Amino acid sequence: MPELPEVELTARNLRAWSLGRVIRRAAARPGTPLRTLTPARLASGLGGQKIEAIERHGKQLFIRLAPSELVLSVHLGMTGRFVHRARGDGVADAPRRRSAKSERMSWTLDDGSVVAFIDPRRFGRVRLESETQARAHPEVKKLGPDAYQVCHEPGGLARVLERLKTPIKVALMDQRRLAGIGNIYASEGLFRAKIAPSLPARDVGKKRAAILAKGLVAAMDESIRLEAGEEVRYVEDPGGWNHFRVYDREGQPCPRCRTPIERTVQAGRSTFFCHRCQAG
DNA sequence: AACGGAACCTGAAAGC
DNA sequence: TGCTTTCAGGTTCCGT
Repeated sequence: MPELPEVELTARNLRAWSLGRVIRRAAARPGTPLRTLTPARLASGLGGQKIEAIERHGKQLFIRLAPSELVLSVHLGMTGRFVHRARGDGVADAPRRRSAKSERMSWTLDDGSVVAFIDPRRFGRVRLESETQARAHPEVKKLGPDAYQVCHEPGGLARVLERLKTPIKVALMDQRRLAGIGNIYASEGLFRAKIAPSLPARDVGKKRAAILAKGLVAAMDESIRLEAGEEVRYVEDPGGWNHFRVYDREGQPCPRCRTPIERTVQAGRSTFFCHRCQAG
């Protein structure tokens, strides 16, 4: 599922495909993930618009259009993804047929290529709104600072975590405090920093918070490097390859000490960790 | 404020 | 084999 690194790669791909290009036409299916945004409004709102900028905050994507100054706000949810089809892609194109059922919207660019949004489980969300509306939307307004930025500021993560008695794993995933970390990178960052997922966030302390910030950045950077490509792959994709150190590796040996990786549930989510390495 | 749990969805995987 | 159940997870919402 997409977390900060996957959304960042999506933003980079969208820029490479479409920055500065004009949308010739757009189409969509009614209902989720577009919800109240009707296909007609999407089509009229995107047609003729130039893609001015593509930004990311946490897991949220913003596609800025001109001259309308409208913003297409996109959250990938669990299974959302953008794909690109070059002009003249064959009709017999197999991947295209397979994804046809879950295609929720698409647009054709001025070079004839097509950008499509695929979302099988329909947990994604798409809105077309003004800049002001985009920023004021509860889903965006509630977001904390971007996790990647916070982890690069000295003392940044420590400030986010101080005074929180909630378990560190749960605190890291709270988008109101830190935007972008989800279930996978919370587990991976804690493993790299050798911190027990159940430790109250306020007990992490400044020194270990700095180590944790480094661990999170390292885990995210590694994914950005390994998962880069025209189609961003998620771990659970068919044929997808789990490059993570502990995520979804219950029972497998810890890459550091060979102790079997354990799985627990925190706030309704799977946590993977090494009991021996992450004792404190 | 903070937490737990259900709901939203569908497909893959496991169970029968 | 084929039908049914379970599970996964980002986020919101509801209730305690």
